[in-house]
Amino acid sequence: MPRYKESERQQAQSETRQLLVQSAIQEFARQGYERANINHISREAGFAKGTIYNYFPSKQALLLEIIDQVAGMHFAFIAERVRQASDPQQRLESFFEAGFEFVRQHLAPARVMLTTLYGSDPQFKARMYQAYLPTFHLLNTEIVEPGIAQGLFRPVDPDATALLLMSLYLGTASQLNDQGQIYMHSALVADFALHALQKKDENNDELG
Amino acid sequence: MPRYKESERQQAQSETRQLLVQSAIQEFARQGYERANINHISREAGFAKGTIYNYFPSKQALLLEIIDQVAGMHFAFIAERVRQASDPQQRLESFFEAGFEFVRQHLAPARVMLTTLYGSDPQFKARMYQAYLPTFHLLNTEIVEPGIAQGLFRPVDPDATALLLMSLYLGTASQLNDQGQIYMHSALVADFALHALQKKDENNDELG
Amino acid sequence: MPRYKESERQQAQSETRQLLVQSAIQEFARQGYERANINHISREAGFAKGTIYNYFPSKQALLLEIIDQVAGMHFAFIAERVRQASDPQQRLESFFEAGFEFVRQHLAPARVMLTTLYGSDPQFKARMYQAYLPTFHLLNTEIVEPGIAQGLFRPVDPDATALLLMSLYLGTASQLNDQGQIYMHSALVADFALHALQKKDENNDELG
Amino acid sequence: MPRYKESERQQAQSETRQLLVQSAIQEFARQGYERANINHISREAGFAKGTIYNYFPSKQALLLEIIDQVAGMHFAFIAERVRQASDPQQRLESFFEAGFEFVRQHLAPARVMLTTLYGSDPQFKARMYQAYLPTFHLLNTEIVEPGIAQGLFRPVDPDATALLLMSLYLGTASQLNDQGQIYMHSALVADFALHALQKKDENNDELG
DNA sequence: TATGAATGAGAGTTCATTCAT
DNA sequence: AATGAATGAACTCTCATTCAT
Repeated sequence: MPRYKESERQQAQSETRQLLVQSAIQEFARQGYERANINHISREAGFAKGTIYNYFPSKQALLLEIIDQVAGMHFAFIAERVRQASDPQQRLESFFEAGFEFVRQHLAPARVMLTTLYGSDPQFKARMYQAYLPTFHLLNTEIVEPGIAQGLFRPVDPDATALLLMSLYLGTASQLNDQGQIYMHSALVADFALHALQKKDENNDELG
Repeated sequence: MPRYKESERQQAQSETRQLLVQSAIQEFARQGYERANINHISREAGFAKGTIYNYFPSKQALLLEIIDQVAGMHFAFIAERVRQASDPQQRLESFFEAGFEFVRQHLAPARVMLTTLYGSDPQFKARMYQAYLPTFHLLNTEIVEPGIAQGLFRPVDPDATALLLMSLYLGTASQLNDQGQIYMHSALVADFALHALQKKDENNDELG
Repeated sequence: MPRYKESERQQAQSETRQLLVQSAIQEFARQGYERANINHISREAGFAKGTIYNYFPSKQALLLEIIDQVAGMHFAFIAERVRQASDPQQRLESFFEAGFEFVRQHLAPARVMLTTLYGSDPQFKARMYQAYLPTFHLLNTEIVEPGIAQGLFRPVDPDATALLLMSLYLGTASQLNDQGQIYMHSALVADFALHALQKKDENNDELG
Repeated sequence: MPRYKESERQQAQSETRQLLVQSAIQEFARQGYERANINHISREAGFAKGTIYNYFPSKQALLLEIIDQVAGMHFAFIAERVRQASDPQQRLESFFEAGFEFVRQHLAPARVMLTTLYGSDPQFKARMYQAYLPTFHLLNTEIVEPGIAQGLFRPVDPDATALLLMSLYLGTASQLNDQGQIYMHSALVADFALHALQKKDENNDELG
């Protein structure tokens, strides 16, 4: 039987929670999960050290929540851009463009995702795979398969290719220079991928 | 990497050192650097806790040594295979084939390298980049540039392409299934890369 | 223990108080004082965390209140039954019977009392001794002394014997089986105590 | 392959271990298990706080070890004295005498045992029961049963009686005065128990 | 009166590292 | 060179208590 409007409560709850999540993302990005100090996270967010445990039962749970949140944002960001194009080739370009743009705009969250994905904790990796299934599915069913169906892409295995494109994206987007900026340009990577998938001229096939 | 003549005493020391390094690789691969227990490492190698400090001044130094050793092996393994071919296209295929083979044969060392490369410690990452410069250089000067010069590859930026190929290799080779085996097949990735780089609109006499 | 007239407001307060006390008894019985969580207590009673501090200044004060309340009930329960008999021997039997019955009917409160009594906090133990003085006094002046005076019991030291009977009661009543039920039967303990105190070498006209 | 004599090593090991156990007994006796500070224990024993974890994996394990050690000593102390007598009646007297003597000589360990036995942690209680089985067995098979067999004791249930005597012993021995000394005299308790068990004069039985 | 977010002292535990032997 | 007991900083997590609303 709360005295104050439930909405205000939840609003405040949610704000604190998000402050903590943001703080945690910064810390995880800077230090990695193991070295991240959960007390610092709470303090950096402007709270006492114990406060974070009012919102997350453990450091582990905190990272799991971050994985879900960031993967959700990541997918939404990419899917929105990809779906603006109808042509599979343009969609592939948009995929890399939006993907790189996301990393550029959200360096810390992206770093957390990448170190987690390539890290050594099986639990976190499993959650990552699960959280990125929609993105994987997008690549597969909205880019690669239509491209093949429309005769624009070589008849590759869609599943394997989607995974390969995902690996290419993550592998290249995770190369940062000394200033922590992405090293490669999305256009280059997209160009690489397009050439890899495009059919040759009809009258000049590979074994012709 | 050069080895100078060693007295038997140094030889023996070297053997202990290698036992410790091997043990550390297993532990780092299983637990990741932060969670790895340096006392376990020494014990698993058959020595007491303190012994490891007779060989390595710190846990950090141990990983740095591993990075150098494994990168050296990794490069030697790949370079030897790549140089058996003279054709840039076959060399590219050999690059992926040998690369995947190395990971398959040396899963633990490979895992250590990958988690370190994508990890969050700048010191270790810097050492990784340095240690993989020869491999990068191999790709650049012995595969991509000759391929372009011979008119087999599109006129891409060799540096950027070498980095991209490296990212593609590492990104795909680090996808492991539940049994810890590589998910993708090197032929598929090599095929992808070859199509990405090949000229399209001229007579393709690859198999001519 | 007297209750003065209370306004309805006080009545309501008293009800909340009792809900909290009941909840606390359950928690203390289950977890012990130290592990008991005062926030859980308040929540289990149907209130928010902070509410309990409107009624009790501290966790400590809460236990002290419980000691007083339960000891009062405990004494009342036993005294009422004991005094129904006039014969010291029957009174002794009633003492054990009622005592065991109380524990059986109020397992949680009884457990709190026993763990507190045998626990290590001097403050709580002192309060326990004080709270059980009436019971001790009952044993002494209404059972043991009359029994001796009437020549039914051996001429033992009443004080020491009262303490001994009390210890016997508490010691046996606190033996619980796996289902948390009392292990021993009151009749057996009462029988033991009766034989211990009865005169042996005279005509025993208990049932005569 | 230790360099120094194994015996010296184990000797030192064992000494440190016992110092820690002694320190822990003092702390547990004073504060109770929950409030006991494991870092204090190590420091009070003259070591750094981490040292205790070289010997005991957890606070829990430390108490379990103490239970076993003290119960063993307790049993040995009592059994040795009890077995010096052959007469069941004298054995019963010796049981209480030795029992009280043990508590008097080892107040801290005894307090730990009693608070654990009457405490609220099921794991510790289970270990206590197990650790005191030999003592219980001694009472049962070397005092009560022979006493009944020899016609000295009433034909009581030996199991229940052994448990009752144990409860009587522990219940009375745990009553300490303000100076932390045992309140009751063993002779009084032994006398009580003897009268409780002794057969009446043959020609004057209870219902005669 | 009731609420529950916030606090921060404090605890158990881990483990890289040191060093006397 | 090898040992392993000892160290103590550091970390995660708990929870009694406070207090503005």
